[in-house]
Amino acid sequence: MDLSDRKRKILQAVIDEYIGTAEPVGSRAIAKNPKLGISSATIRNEMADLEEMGYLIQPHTSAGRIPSDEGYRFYVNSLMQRYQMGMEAIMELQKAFQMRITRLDQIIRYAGSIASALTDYTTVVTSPERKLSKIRKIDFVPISADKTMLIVVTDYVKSQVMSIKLSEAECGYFADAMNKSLAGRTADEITAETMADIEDSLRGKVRLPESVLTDVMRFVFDAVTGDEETEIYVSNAQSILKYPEYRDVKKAGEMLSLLENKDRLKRVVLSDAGGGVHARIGAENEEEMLKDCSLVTVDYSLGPRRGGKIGVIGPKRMNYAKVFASLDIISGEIDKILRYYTENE
Amino acid sequence: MDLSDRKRKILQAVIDEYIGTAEPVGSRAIAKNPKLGISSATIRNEMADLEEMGYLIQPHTSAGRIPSDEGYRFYVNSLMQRYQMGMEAIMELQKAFQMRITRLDQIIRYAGSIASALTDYTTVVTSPERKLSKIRKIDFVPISADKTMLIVVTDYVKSQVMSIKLSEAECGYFADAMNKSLAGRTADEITAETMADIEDSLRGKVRLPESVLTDVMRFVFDAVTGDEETEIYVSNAQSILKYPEYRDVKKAGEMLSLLENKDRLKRVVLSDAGGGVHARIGAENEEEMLKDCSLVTVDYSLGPRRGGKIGVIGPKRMNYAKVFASLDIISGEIDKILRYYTENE
DNA sequence: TGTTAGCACTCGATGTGATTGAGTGCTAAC
DNA sequence: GTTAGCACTCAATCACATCGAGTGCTAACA
Repeated sequence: MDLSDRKRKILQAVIDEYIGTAEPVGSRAIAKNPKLGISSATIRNEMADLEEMGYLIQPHTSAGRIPSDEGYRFYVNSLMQRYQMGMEAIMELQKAFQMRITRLDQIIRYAGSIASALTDYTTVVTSPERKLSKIRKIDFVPISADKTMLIVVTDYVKSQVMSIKLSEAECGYFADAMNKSLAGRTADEITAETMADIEDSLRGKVRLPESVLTDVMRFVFDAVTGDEETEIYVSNAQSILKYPEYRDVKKAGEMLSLLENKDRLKRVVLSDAGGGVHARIGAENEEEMLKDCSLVTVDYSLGPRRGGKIGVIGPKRMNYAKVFASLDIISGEIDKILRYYTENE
Repeated sequence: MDLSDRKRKILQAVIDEYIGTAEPVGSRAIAKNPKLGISSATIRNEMADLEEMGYLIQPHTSAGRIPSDEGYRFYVNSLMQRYQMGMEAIMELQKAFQMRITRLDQIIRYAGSIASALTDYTTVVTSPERKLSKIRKIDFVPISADKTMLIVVTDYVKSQVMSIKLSEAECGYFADAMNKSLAGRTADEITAETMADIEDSLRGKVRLPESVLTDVMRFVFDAVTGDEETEIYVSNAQSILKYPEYRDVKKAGEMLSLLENKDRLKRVVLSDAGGGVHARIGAENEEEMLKDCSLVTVDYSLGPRRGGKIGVIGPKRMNYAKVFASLDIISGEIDKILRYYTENE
């Protein structure tokens, strides 16, 4: 599995070139690189070796070579040069993140759009998983004679209009009762007993139809278990049309279809293990549609808790170095911002 | 401007045919239609007339004709057959809308996805304009030692975490003071006096840094003036790739770009006057990108108030009859559902 | 022994010219 | 006023030749 230094250099040169041009790379193109000082004939021999070893592929006999999935993998693991992001670019990025946006979903969407602007590939971001949040407060607000809005505050705010007849005073009682039993609790700590407690507190104060408390509790429970789906946002989907690998319109359409199907997309993106920046190259992706794409993901965290993911989807010949660097710095910036959300808990 | 009955029939036949095939329509194809009982030569003469009148266009001398924008316009205004939606389709649609979703944004997104499924064109929906809502309730929830969540309930719920040090008791006082002065008010009714009132109520109870009340008020004001942008959601964007008019990948990319640029898209969609279902054909659109598309929109209402729009974007040769019928029925269903949101106000 | 120049060969891409056929406008007959 | 017939147009298609980038292999070279 070990490659001679020269083979490594050649493989790297081939991939670098191919990333730029999307055209099969011939021996002459490599020979022009003065750093190698080697003739095209020699390179041909080496390339034949590299092909035999599985790192390169020849689309047809009289064409140059393109990297195989294994070639890219080797490149990403061992060959890739660290991408040096310009200092001004970094400054600008940091400045961009200093905007005063405070809504969580806006922050992560913004991060996604920055990632796509930086890399010019399609970007997906997922909202944080909402497990394990703690009920902070519950409230009822009368909307009309027979409608009441239920508000549950966890790390987020969830609300729903329900068909319950409650006066303002009753709303107050109801909310007090709920808060007394529920505030500060997590989903695990809500039991049948809790519910009985609430019923007790309400007795004589608020008269409710049978099912209402159940409905309310279900909503509260959903809110706190994060039953609500994690969202996923896509930026710069149209970029796939820019790359020659999607000149086949049918393929492009299927890809867009995947990007619009949030569930499928979530399955793809979230299936990835955590850790730092991480690439899935070509067939390493489960999803059929991504077999000739690469997906680079990174986790961001929400303070001490696990956050969501940022992912970049592009052709296999993407600029890995740049994407890795971009995601790294962006996730860092998000972490910084999101620390506020959970600080001092 | 008046067309003979025969010309009308021919124009209709040409457009109907072209909608189906996207290929220039020749005289022979029309002559085959037994309803006309007319030879291709006669049709050629009539078509030449229709071209002179501006309703048809000949891409090149030896090709058939395609409709001009004016042709489509005439078709939509006067020729188009009413599309009869099957009874089962209607039933199914109504059933689909009986799902128990209650979050406003989910409802309208769902409506958008139904419209796109029904028509197989790209659909955009905008959330209702948020003007004129009334403050129902304001609340403060302590998040950590120096962070507090501010919640404003109008027809929606808006929240923001702010850097304010407040104990639980102080939160209560603060909220009471705000509610006393603000609950039930609209943006117009918030004045400098209101603010002074609140400061009065707080005096001695809650000590706040200078700027905090201003920040809080700004957030409340934004919430109630609907300063927050109206959202716009896109479904089935990939459908544009299915139509031969977008076989040019570059064009398709630009179109997708438009669909991703929410601001530009909003400008396009919202610029349309209200009323029932309404089409903008080709050059009738301001937006350069839509000059060879049609945009069909309809308003939905939020009870007595103005709601948002649903729009279908497709090729000029779209199935207008079906799109009109679909949007009509969908906006009706949304109206029904959304009536709950404002009923009995 | 490793490297390189040279050469025959391969094969997709590109260009060219002929052919096809759908469709037209016009004319003359009905 | 309608229609059959005909000459004409022109994009699309196809076969065919050409081109050229790139290869593998061989033989000469350091």
